[in-house]
Amino acid sequence: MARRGRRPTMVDVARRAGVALRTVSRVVNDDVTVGAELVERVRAAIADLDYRPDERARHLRLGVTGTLGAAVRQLSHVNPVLRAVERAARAAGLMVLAASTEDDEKIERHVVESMCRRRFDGILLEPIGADHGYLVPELAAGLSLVAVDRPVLGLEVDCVLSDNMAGIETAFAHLVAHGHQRIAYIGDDERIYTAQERATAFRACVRAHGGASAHMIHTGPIMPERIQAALESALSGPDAATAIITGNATLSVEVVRRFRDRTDDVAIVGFDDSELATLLRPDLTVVAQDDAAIGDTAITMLRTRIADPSTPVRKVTVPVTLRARGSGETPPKS
Amino acid sequence: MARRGRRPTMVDVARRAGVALRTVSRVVNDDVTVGAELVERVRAAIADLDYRPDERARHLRLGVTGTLGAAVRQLSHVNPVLRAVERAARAAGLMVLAASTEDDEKIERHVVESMCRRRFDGILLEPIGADHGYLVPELAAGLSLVAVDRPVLGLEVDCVLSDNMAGIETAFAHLVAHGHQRIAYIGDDERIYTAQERATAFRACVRAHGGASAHMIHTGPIMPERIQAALESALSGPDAATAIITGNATLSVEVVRRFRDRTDDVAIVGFDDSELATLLRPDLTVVAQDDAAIGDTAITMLRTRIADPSTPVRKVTVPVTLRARGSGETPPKS
DNA sequence: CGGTATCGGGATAACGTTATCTCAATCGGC
DNA sequence: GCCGATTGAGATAACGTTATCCCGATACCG
Repeated sequence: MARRGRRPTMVDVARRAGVALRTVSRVVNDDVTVGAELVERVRAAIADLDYRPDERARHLRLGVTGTLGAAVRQLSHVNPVLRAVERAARAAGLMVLAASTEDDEKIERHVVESMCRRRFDGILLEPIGADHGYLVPELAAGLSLVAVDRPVLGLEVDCVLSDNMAGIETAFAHLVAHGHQRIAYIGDDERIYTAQERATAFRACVRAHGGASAHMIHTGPIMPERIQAALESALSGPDAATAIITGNATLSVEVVRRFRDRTDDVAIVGFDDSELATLLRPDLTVVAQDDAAIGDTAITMLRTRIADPSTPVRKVTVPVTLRARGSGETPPKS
Repeated sequence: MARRGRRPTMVDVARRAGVALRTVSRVVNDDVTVGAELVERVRAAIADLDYRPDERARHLRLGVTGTLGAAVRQLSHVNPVLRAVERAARAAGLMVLAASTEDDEKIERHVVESMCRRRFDGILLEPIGADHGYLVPELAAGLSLVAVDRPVLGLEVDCVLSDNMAGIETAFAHLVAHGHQRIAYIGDDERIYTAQERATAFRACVRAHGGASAHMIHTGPIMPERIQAALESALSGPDAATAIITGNATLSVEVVRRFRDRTDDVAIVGFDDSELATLLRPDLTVVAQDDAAIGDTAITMLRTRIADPSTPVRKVTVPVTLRARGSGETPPKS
């Protein structure tokens, strides 16, 4: 059929069907102004040659690519939002192509710029780092971009975030309702936006609750020794914590790992749901993000912006849910 | 600078720099035959206008896109191979764009065909289902494709697989070496290639070992009730199993979940390593795939085929490693 | 000083589509 | 039976690049 090395083009199809190039285009695009007999001839030629339209040329001519880019922190990690994103995009007839930024500013920039040069219709970005200046000219040139999970600091860009503050407040209130007075927080590096927001919310809770203890809040990069030390600090002394809130799924794992062999009756509420939550004893109570809503919202916002770039910038906060499973309902031991 | 709505093109840059279109192209592509002064003028114009080359046009003209597609089962799941793939591709100056097939034959086909129409230089595919006939014309037209994790059944296509058989043999021998005589296997749906291969390997081990018990091997779609029943069957009666091999990471989770509250001293070896493995007590002994090697190999094979499509088809098997962590070293209880 | 390498850079033609314009043929109406 | 409207389909010009060709100017050599 097709000879190896070069794919057939519309010209080849037209020649074979004995029609004009333009007619092939019309058939391919289901233009109704082509006679039934010609349509048949062209279809046959397409099948004979295994013709496949070249989207590069289509997109160049059309101006749009029907493609959205997703620049996420790590493709190899679990990312439930991405599933919702792909679903919603497919329903809209758009293709999502994803790439990792590897939590590296250089790579993020490279990925986003590559997508821009490929003229993707829009980009979903989980922004990292502080300096997103490279985005300015792209946005000025008409790039449609929606930030997910974190905002693009310093730039007026659409974003969809989880309600981190409410999540921490909910967790805190839940523990208080179960009788806890001394609650500790183990969080991630506060240079990360979400970590910073959650830690801040926790501090506000402590203040509002009247309590205050320096050894009750520990944030910083995730390292086993640091977490070990933080737990030691929080759980020792006369005013030891009776409950712990962890700042994200990775920290939940690390903290739970430390508790594996202990029998302390410490209550735990984790931020972010995960597969691990129902593996533990008792099951882990978590504050869960609404992945589906985040993904759907992100795609909706992106499509809106693509359709009308003059749409006012929106910052949407998606509610979180507390899922009580046992670990957060343990009463204080003392 | 750039006026909103239309991105500047080479023509705009050329006009601004007062040079010919071709000269801008030369500067962009670092052609040495351009005088230093002109290079400067062109560079300035590019900066002024925030010019970004349109890769659609470049790719169309060049014939290649410098892009590899990765069609994986689920982007939202953990997929360590993908990280190695992205790394290796980046090192080679190629961009990897990934999309989910959602374990759905229809979607797989749609994704692969979309990548073909976009004229990606090559595709990495985790094939699902049985019928990959749609690939035949694409391959004939020169598509470079490498199957990962599973082969494309019925088609002569490059593939890189884990050594499933050796993995099961290693796990089995490990348990035998620790004194186990009655070993059970809980596996996934045998319509899945890897599940079928692992189950077959297990059956061979049982035969070679002289043992044989129908209630020792249970495969089928992953459903909690089925797994519960399988465990009941394997662990009851006078010839109850003293050790279990699980067929993949998901099954390890499900099985371990059942054991959470029991105190049976059953040894467990899981197929696939995961974050969960070191959360348990004792830590889970696993047969781990070499994700980095799989990813690197896949990219190397794909690049080789792209460079020379007449390269003979290769099927590479990557060794697996047993990671003894405790759960697989438990002696038989009786 | 004339002829020929050498070099820098411009005109023009692809790459494979789609959109605009044009035109021939058919049809209906008075 | 003639004219305007309608329909089907071809010629041609973009889209934004890169590659081929070519030409003018300088440099070098005999």
